[in-house]
Amino acid sequence: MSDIQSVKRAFDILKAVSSNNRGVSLTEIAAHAQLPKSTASRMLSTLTGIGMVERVNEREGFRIGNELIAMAAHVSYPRSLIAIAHPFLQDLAQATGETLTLCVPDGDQVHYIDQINSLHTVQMRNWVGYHFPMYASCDGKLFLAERDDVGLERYLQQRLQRFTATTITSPLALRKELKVVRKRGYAWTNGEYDAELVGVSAPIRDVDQQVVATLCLFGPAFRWPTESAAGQLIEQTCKTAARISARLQAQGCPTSNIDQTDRTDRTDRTQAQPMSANL
Amino acid sequence: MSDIQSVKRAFDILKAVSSNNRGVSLTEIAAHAQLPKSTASRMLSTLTGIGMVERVNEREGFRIGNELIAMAAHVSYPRSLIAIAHPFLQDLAQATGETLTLCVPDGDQVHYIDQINSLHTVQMRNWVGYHFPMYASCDGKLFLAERDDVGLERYLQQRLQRFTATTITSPLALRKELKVVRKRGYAWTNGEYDAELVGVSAPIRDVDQQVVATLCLFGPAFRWPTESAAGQLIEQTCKTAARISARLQAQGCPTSNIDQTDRTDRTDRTQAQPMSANL
DNA sequence: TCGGCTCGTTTCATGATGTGGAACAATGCC
DNA sequence: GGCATTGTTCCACATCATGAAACGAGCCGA
Repeated sequence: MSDIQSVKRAFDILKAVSSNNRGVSLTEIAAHAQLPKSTASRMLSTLTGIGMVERVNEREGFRIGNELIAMAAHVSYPRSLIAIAHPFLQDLAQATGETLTLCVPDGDQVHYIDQINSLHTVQMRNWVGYHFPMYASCDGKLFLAERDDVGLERYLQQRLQRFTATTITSPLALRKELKVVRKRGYAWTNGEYDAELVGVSAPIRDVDQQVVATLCLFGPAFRWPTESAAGQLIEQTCKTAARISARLQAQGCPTSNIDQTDRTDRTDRTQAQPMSANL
Repeated sequence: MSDIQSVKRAFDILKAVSSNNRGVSLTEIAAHAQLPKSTASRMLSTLTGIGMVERVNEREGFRIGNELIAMAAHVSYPRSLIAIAHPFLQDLAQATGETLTLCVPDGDQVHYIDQINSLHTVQMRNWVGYHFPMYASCDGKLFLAERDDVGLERYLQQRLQRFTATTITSPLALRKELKVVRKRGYAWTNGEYDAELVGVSAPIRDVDQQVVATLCLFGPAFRWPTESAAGQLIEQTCKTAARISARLQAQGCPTSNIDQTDRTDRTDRTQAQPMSANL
């Protein structure tokens, strides 16, 4: 019930430190956490001692330490994706009042991994944890739209089962639809899986511009606008997906080779140096 | 100087929690952190309150929370790579007593991002932060060996400058050497950049099997064995690189679609479900 | 070279705050 | 049904965290 003050404060400090990974000064941290410098100093010294925080360079400030990174690195994908994306979903849910889902591809299916419900009386079911075929959802269409000809051909070997009147069941029509999706950069669904469901989804891309997840904003057909009248919702969804992408890319992923943090004085070290052993 | 007890303890708890992301019970955590259950419970309740820890499912244990993930996610690559790989470098340095470096590609150069010095009197210079041409180092040869024909041809447009007697300066010889590297799965250097330097490097691969970094074990020529006599060192280096790869892959990267943590009961949810709105 | 400035660390008296044994619920299991 | 185990809450006690103030160390401009 009653929380431990010093522990809470330690994480306030840690949050202040993580706000900038170039190094934050004690004074800034203390101000940010609203603590006296002496307390902040003691906290930082403790955190540094256990490797949760480290000094950038003698007198240059503090940043997140290796131990903390290592601890968080034990958490596997896609939990880390959810953790990063969730606050953005919340913002959009707040702004639109509609239901939102986060979705990753899983083989030839889509897999819902996060959801925020609308505040409306009529709510959408919980999708988290469930799998669905790609061709009948806006999320799935985004993933399919990224496939090359070979991959798509292989996918189209299967029979496209009909769920509702609007389900796309012909390979030709699906190819045409994917062309539209590619051109627009988002996907719309008009009750292709469930007649009552209308929504839009936008792609989330990693450093390599691969679509690693999709963000979907949707609601009941009886209340939702048509695609042509939903400009506002579509734009907001795309914008939020772009923000999440940016956030993911800022973190970087192993395929990225860009180093923006550790050495800023790269140029004058770029070429060969004399090989004298120092020390 | 004097550390804050409760803060230190909080991180002991956190470490115990992070040891397993499926959920750890209070009793286990308390035992692991060597604390009375009451104290551990209070700690966990505090940590849960601020989102650093979360309950998996009512009575199923605790795991790392979103706030912690988000905090660590602010740290950008390659710092996260260093944090993960460093303990492995330490182990190998301990076992061999030789110098170790961690290296990432940066355009057509290699970039050293971490190093552990040997315990010998004659030490190697510090490479961290410096860039070097790829064709003259074992690390670089590993990256080049992964390039396709087009990429390699483009690389070979440049003149290969001679540094020592053993530097490979002919494109033909380099192609041949890369073939050997591909075949063996590791790269050896015999003073191609500096005559005094001999070593071996092994590839670190991400989920997509891309070589994202290399691990290099090296030392002074006057003391090091020849390649044919260095089987032990080569094997240890390759093994350590493989361990780091596994660690990276366990964490996963955005291009991975595998979900091993959140839903174990995937099979029975795999196909479509009735669309009744629950709640 | 000096004095004033800012930045981080250390000291120390004070009592607020964290502590852990024990009692208490709440499940699960024989 | 009773015993074992799990997590939460209580509460008296003193340990431990606290923050104002003093201290030391650079830095800069005069």
